[in-house]
Parts: sequence; structure tokens; C-alpha cells
Amino acid sequence: MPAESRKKTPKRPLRQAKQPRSKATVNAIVEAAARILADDGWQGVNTNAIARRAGVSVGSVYEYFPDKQAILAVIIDRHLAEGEDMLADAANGLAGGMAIDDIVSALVFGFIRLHEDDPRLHRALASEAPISAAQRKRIAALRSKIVTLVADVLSEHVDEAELKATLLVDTADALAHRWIVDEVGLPASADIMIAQASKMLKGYLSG
Amino acid sequence: MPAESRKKTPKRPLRQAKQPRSKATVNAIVEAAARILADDGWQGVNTNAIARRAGVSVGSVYEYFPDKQAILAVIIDRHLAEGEDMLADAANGLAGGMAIDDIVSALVFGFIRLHEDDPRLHRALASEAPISAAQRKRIAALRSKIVTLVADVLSEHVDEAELKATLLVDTADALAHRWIVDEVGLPASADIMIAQASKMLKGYLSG
Amino acid sequence: MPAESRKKTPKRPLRQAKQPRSKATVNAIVEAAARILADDGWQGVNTNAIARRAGVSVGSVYEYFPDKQAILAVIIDRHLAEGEDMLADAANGLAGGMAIDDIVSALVFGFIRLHEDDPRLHRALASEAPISAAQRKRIAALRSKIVTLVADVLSEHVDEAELKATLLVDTADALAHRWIVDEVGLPASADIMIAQASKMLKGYLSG
Amino acid sequence: MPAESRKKTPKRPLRQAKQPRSKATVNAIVEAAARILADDGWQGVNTNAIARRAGVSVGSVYEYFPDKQAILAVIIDRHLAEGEDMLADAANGLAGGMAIDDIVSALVFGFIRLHEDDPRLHRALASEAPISAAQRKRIAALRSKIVTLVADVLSEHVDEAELKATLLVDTADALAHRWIVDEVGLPASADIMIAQASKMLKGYLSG
DNA sequence: GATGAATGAGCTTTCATTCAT
DNA sequence: CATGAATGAAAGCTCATTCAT
Repeated sequence: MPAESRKKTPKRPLRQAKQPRSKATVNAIVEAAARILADDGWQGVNTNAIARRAGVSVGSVYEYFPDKQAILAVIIDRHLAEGEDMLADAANGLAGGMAIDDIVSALVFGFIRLHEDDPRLHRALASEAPISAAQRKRIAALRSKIVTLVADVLSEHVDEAELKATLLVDTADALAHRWIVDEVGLPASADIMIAQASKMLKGYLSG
Repeated sequence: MPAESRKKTPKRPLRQAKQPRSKATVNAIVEAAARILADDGWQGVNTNAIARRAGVSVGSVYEYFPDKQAILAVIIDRHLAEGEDMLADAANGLAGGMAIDDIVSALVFGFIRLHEDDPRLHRALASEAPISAAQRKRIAALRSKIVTLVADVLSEHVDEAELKATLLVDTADALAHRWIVDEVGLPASADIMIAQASKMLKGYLSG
Repeated sequence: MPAESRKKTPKRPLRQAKQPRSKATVNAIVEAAARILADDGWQGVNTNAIARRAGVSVGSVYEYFPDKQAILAVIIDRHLAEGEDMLADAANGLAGGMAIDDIVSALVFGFIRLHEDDPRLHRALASEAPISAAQRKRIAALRSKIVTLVADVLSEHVDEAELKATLLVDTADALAHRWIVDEVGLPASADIMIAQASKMLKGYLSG
Repeated sequence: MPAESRKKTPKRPLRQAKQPRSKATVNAIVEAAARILADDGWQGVNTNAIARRAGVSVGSVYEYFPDKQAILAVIIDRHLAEGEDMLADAANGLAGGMAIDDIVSALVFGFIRLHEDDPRLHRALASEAPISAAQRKRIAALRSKIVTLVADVLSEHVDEAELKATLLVDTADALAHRWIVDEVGLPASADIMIAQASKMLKGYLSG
């Protein structure tokens, strides 16, 4: 999962981080940036702070990243990769001839798990960080893959599977985001809310 | 709906914009900032650009706003005010003994209308602009009011009205945001998607 | 005591403040500036603050003063005028064939009185305000006049009267400034210190 | 004698200038600021001008100083340090059982030497630069140390040594300042004036 | 390969001064 | 005459990026 390739011709050839040590450095930088992003928001992210927190020099940051955006790109990439991993897992789980209820549950809990991992970073990423068009595209692609996968398993049960899968995925994702990442007040525990949401989705698909 | 009052004691007293000329200036500044925000994102918003686009001098910007954030605050305030207005309208519409289907439709179309007005600004506001804790609170309060209102009318038909109203509102809002503001690809026209979402919500409440 | 004439050709002809109302306005402006200078130091003095404090508009300030420096110039002028008045008084007092002790006493107490009037303004004027070369010259001229006057009366008693008068005047002025305007800690009351200083000066002249 | 520690929590951590290169940079900045202060007064001191004159970039200025005031603080610190050094020297010179005349001469010439070093900077520092309360305190402390030292050696000869030392020190300092730093016209050469002042002080202490 | 001092474009903010009303 | 909104040059300050060591 390389950082989205930058267009501008790189003055300084970037190191490729093949060596273990290099990998550790790259990792430290990305982790540091993610941590600052989660703690202080995008406004707190600056290359000197990243370098300091990562325990390396600014110079080293620029050995591995063409610019600041590229670090954010890798953070997003990793996030998306997690999403893709989860998707792969889910794909295995879903594959067989599953009941609608189980499909919905799998999906809903999948999104919840995804959002429960580091919600502060998740929020900063979703609501502060400047995301490039290319990254947006990648996010859309991931979403699209999920929809396709869900549509596939749904198609055994319903017609207009893609349309319904889209509604299913978008609802599950959006509600998980709102209830876990945004810290909105809820009239009942998140678990109860989620149960209701599941019920709603199941009803929709079964109806 | 005044701009959220700034805490820091203002050394330079801010002008109050009571006169028509002043009001026009303030308006031009806020509009310009909103336009830049919609066009170039928060990163493109800087006081010189705002002044240039508003056709005023930087000095005038600082006559009326203590700093850049305060301009954003007013933009958000205006947005929330629109939401509140719409809420008031909706409240009138909902008031009577309405059928569930009509309640859902009113709500769904309400959120759609809300998001269809300047979606690019809406996106920038939702996903880039640094929103203060106080503003977040105001947003939460607005959402809470809407939930309460919906819960009220729902309570004639269902039990656990608040819980269900929350699910209803959050789903309608989130999907409207995703399908209108985010420019995600959809397998069917937005109208069809919306119809499906309405169906899902109605089924949930009626079931 | 007019404001020291500015060199630059005035775009806008300055009003001359002959009318009583105009005089009152000029006065209010100068007083306001002096008050701010005493309260907040030179850094706190800005034309808008002056206008506000004087209860007039900035525009009016520029009716009577070509620029900000000119206001300071008038403040200094008035200060110097007070000094000159005191000098005239003293001249009358000194005129006759006075004893050395009385000359010294008159001088020392003259300087004390001068510094005791609004010491905070005095300090701001002496240690923060940017004084032009012309103003420095005027200050030097006043000092010179005082020296001459003192030398005159001293010449009845001593030779090298001018030299001694210079020492006398500069010492009395400097010590008064230090002990009254600067808020330095003293090992005895100012009165006792002053008595000692007088004794020193008298001894010097009589020796 | 470090620059008076700034209170505000530094968001941008300041570099410490331990390396020779850094030290040279810091030095160049302080020297440049002092030079501009002497040449153009405090009003001419701005960070861009300092950087230009120091042959460094503005950025470097802010690497080492949190703000403009901090540079002034260091200039004052250095000045005070010089004063303290001179005091230490003088302390050695005075220590023994010295005659009154020699004490006075040492003191008078000490202050003269102090003021003869860069009188223009001295004047700008004394009469334009905004000095913080803390710096004022440090100045007062230095003066107090000098007074104590002088009182000590005087106490062998006179009673009320502290009071007399105060008069001695303040007079010597004030006259040196006036005759050397202020460019006042004198009726005789500075040397002659100084001789007279010394005579006056000696007479006072011996009387 | 690292390092971190240095750079400087770019932004924010102030305030003396002007000028339309 | 007076007003005060508007102006914009000039400073202050930040931080992504470069480069000498």
C-alpha cells in the first residue's frame, strides 16, 4: 500500500523503505503523524512535530516522503487497507448461502468494529484532514467493492440487490460513524441503537 | 442567531454592523468566505483572499471579525440558522395527527432540501473546517430539537418514540449527506434511492 | 505654544483652533492622548484610542493634527511650557540678591514640583515616547535658559558661574527625576534624600 | 545571565544555540538588533530588518527568539551583564581601605566608562525601548548591589553610609548619563565637568 | 544515510490615514 | 464641520521544505 503516487517530479529521489530499518522509520513517522492527528487535529500536524514525535529528524521525513500530504496519504492508505482486510474477512464469512439476518449482522458489526478502532483518528480523518481527489476515489472504490460483495450475497434473496446493498452499506456505515465516532448523545445505549438499526435493515430486506 | 461570542477580551473593539453599509460589508465578507470555502476548501480560506473576493480591504475584515475563525463561526451560524428555520417550518407541517408515511416523507425531504442547498459548502463545512466545541454543541442541540419534535409526533403511533426518532433522524440525515453532499456513485438515481430509504424507514416504524 | 511645525506639505489644511469649541476639541484630544500615554505607555497610544477617549471621531483628530506625532508634540510642548512657566516664576523669585542656600533650595524644589506633577506621564515621555530632534532641541533650549538664569544669580557669589550652574541644574533635575519619576527604592524618605542633595549642592557652591 | 524567561508556553520549541554555528546566528541577530536600535531607535526595529541586517532569514530569528521583545530582552541582559562585570571589577578595586577621594573617582569613572561604551544604544535603551517590569527589577537590583558595595567602603569614613552611597551612585550615574549619552551642550569639556562633579561629591562626603 | 539549522513564501493582524456621506 | 467606515502598507509570525555538514 504505497503512498498515492505524487505527480510532481521528485527533486530528491525518495528512498523506497525496503530495508527493515527504513521500514521502521517510515512506520514511526506515520504513527507519529496519526497520533498527532488524533490528539490535536489536522491543525496540530506539522512536519517538525511529526519528526520530533517520531524521534527522527525532519530531514529523514523528507527522505521517505515527498511532502506532508504524502504522510497523510499513507495514514489514509493504511486505514483503507484495514477496511480492505475487513472486507476480505467478511467476504469469507459471507460467501456461503447465508440468511439475510446474518448478512446484516455481519455487515453492521463489521462497520462498528471498523469505527471502534481509534475513533479519534477516524474523526480527524473524516472531518478535518484535506483529502485529495485521488484518495476520495480510493475510498469510493472500497465502498463500491463492499457494495458489490454484499449485493452478491443478497442476490440470492432479493431482487435489485445492488440498490439494496447500497442502502444497506451506506446506512450501516453512516450510523456507525455517527454513533461511535461523532460523540452524539443517544437516548439508549449504542448496543440498543445498533440492534434497532439492524432490525430496521433486516425488515427492509425481508419485507 | 449571533456569531458565537468570542472569549478573548478584544483590544481592538469590533464594529457592530448596525448601519446598512456595514451590514453589506459584513455580508460580503461572509459570503466571500463561504464561496472560497466551497470552492477551494478550508485550506484556501485566508483573510487576504476573503477580502479580495469580497471586494473590501483586509482591514475591513478585521473591523468586524476578531480573526479568521470568527468568520467561519458566522458561516456555521448561518447554516445552523437555516437548519433551525427549516425545523420551525417542519414543526408546523408535522404538528397535526399525521400518518407515519407522511412524517417520514416530510423528514426525508426536509433533510434532502437542507443538503441540496450549496452542497459544496456543506461538504467543506462537514469535512474540513475546524469546528469549535461550542459549535459542535450547537449542532448537537439542533439535532436534539429535531429528534424531540419527531419523537413527539411519532409517539402517537409507536412506543419508544425517542429511540425510533433518533434512528429516523440520523438515518435520514446521514443518507442525505452521503448521497447529495458526498459525490458517491449510486446504482440508481438519487430519487430512487431516496424512495427506497423512505420505504425502509416507513417499514421500520410500521412493523 | 503651537505644535512644532511639520515639514511635509499638508494635504488637508489644518484648522487653527481659534474658536472656543475647536480649542475644547484640541484640548480633549491632547488630554486623552496624555492620559493613555500615562496609563498604557506609548505602545497603547493609537489614534483610534485617542479619538475614542477624547469623545470625538478619528476624522476630527485629523482636522486639527497632521499626524499622530503632532499630538505627541503638543503634549511635549505643554510639558515644556509648564517648565517655562516655572522658570519664569523662579526667575522672579531668584532675581534679587539671594543667598546661595536659597538659590539651591528654590531650584531643587522647583524641579521636584515639576516632576511631581503627573509622574507617570513624565516617565512615559522620558522613557518611551519617540522624541524628534526638534523637540530635543527645544528641551535643550529650556535647560539652557534655566542654566543661564541660575548662572546669573550665582555669579554674584562664585566664579565659573555657568559651569557651576550647569552642574547644579543637571544634578537637581536628574535626582528629582530618578527619585520621583523612576520608582527606585530609597534608603530614606524622599524628603531626607532631597535634604542631603541640597546639602551637597550648597556645600559645593559655598566650598 | 540568560534572557529573562518568557512566560507563555512556547508552542514552537525554541532552539537552544549550543552549537557554535547557532551561537553565531544568535549573536548576529542580537548585534543586528542592537545596531538598528542604536541607529534608528526602537521604532526602526522590526524582525525583517533585524534578519536582513544580521544576514539571516526571519525564520532563523524565530528559531531562537519567541518574539521581538525577547531580542530586546537579551540586549538589555547583555547590557546589564556588562554593568555587573564592571561592578565586579570595581568591587575588587574598592575592597581595601581606600581614601574617600579614590572611592569617588573610581565610581565616577566607572559610570563614565559604562556610558561611553555605545552611547547611542545606551540612549535608545534608556529612552525608547519598552522595558518590562522584570527587567526594571533587574536594573534596580544591579543599582542596589552597587549602592551596597559603595556603602560598605564608605562606612569606614562616614555614618549614614547607605544614604550617602545612594546619593553618590545616583548622582554619578545620572550625570554620566546626561553628559555622555544625552548630547547636551556643556559650557566646558566633559572632563572639566566631571572633575567638578567629583569635587562636589568629595566635598559632600568629606564635609 | 542522517541531521537539524536555515530559508522564505505566505498568512495573520494592526493602525495611521483618507474620504464618502 | 464632523463622522466613522474603509483602506492598505507594514509588521509579526509560521512551517513546509532545502541543504550544508
